[in-house]
Amino acid sequence: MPELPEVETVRRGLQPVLEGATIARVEARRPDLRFPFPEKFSQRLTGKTITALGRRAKYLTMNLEGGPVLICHLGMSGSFRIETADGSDMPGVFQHDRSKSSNHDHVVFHVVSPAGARSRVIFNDPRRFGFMLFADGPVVHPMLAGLGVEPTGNTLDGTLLASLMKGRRSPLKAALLDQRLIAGLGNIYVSEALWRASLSPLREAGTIAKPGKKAQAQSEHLAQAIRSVISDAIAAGGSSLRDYMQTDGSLGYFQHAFAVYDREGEACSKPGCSGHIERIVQSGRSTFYCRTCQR
DNA sequence: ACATAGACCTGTTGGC
DNA sequence: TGCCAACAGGTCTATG
Repeated sequence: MPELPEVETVRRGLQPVLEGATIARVEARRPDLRFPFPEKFSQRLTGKTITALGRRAKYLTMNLEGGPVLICHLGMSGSFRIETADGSDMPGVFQHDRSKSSNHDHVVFHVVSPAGARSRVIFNDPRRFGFMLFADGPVVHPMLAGLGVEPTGNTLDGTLLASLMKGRRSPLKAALLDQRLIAGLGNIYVSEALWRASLSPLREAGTIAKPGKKAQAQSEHLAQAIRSVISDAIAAGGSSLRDYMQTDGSLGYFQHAFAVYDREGEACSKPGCSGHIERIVQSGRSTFYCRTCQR
């Protein structure tokens, strides 16, 4: 489920429960997810206080007092949910129907707030493409070392985007999915951003970085489209397609704002455009776009 | 450098 | 209704 907006939504949901809390116990209910759990996984977490819950691209980072940083990736189907230890209601905390998914609860963090309130933070991941790793001290974990610029804030402007795309022969879509260039975009938001910028996913990436005003306007438009689609999606609590996503069990609602993703055959909603949305496959993954207005 | 395909997993969906 | 193929928000690896 998670691209950057979904991971950020998860982070915001977990933050009030985790930041400042102490980990009383951790259960890893199987030896691995995508990778084996690190050596002494639960021992290294037990007794630690969580000083900060952060995010880099699609990775969650949990800073532990005097200890390592826990890095979590949600893969395709990972999610977190919060439960109170005694199962009773807690204001704002949704009790999930566990009948369907509890067999994929792979990690349980038992935490205690500074005020003494006990909660469980449960990681569920049917497909097990997610993973958890430690990064020690100030050393950036190799997994995060090569990541590109965040598409949040105002860092990614037309000039920077053009420099990233310059000379690239690959399709624009592939370049935008490359986490070494821009970190956090995934299959949904790339399609959405390209539609907003009226640019074809098939176009050679380097063409928006050619000399001249036309390419300059295109790279500016695309940078703006990427920033706006990401910030709109975060504001909507992300997109919920097949799973619950937010930690309290509620759904994100950005999927209702999709212009192209999973809208094959529908009329293009761009004012004045008479085209329709097509689905094509690029490097094995679906791309949705309107060939009439995206050039 | 880059493109593509396959791999990792399970669950859901759509067509017959 | 039932079965099976196709597909799903990611990313690492191998191969050309």
